[in-house]
Amino acid sequence: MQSVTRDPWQALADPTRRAVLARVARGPCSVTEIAGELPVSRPAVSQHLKVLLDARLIDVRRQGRLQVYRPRAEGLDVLRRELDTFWRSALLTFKDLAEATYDASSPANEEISDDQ
Amino acid sequence: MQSVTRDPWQALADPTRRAVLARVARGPCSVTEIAGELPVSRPAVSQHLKVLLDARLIDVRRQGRLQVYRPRAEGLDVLRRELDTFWRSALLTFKDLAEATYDASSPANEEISDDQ
DNA sequence: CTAATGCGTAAGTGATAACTTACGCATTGT
DNA sequence: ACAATGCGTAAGTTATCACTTACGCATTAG
Repeated sequence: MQSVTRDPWQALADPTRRAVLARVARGPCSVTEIAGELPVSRPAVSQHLKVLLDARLIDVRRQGRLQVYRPRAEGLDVLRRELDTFWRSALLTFKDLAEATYDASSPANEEISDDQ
Repeated sequence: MQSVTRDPWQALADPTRRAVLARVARGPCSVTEIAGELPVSRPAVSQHLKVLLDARLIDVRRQGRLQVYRPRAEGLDVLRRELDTFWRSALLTFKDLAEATYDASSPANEEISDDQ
């Protein structure tokens, strides 16, 4: 069982895996317990947990015959910060765009088709 | 050119696509411009932009002959909030664990004493 | 008009992902 | 010891992904 460092973003890409993480985040639990609450097999959950482990998003400790998984706040915080970087730089761009409405050098159409 | 609603988490899973988003977040730009800064072809960037569009993480407006892409703060904020939910519930679990065990121990391979 | 620019998309390909069943190992109870 | 429980992993299959090249459409310049 090698512990390859894995991209946490990729770990969160799969919906089932997010459900697994959500369950773990809600409270310590075992593999079988999670599998009982999800429409996938136990080995599938095991594989998802391995990915989450490699992404440093959860931890595991043996507790008697059970393997108990629990969330890892640090890992989640890394993602929070990264996302915040995106968000902040996006906000700056927004701000610049708002201020740059001065730019009247272009005759181009100002329509923008947007959703709802 | 259908605009399928797409999972923003999945959109962030690919490193190249995150680079594209980072570039867009840094400031409005065109497809060709992005492709010039990344080691992939222009069509590849186009496809990545489509995914980001479907995930509501960016917007696009025509400006003369160019298609100018810009970040979409709302989309990023959705992710921020979702991630915060994970984080908060993880913190709660952490807190409960700390109170329940009194053991300020750390990462993965820790031996635990059965308190029965 | 024609030519050039900028871009989206179709088509094809190799790699990876997510899932299943089957199996084997470790720990616990009798 | 043996049986049962809990779990990880190997093997195999199917679907999806990221990328490429080739093509076609729309807008603008001359």
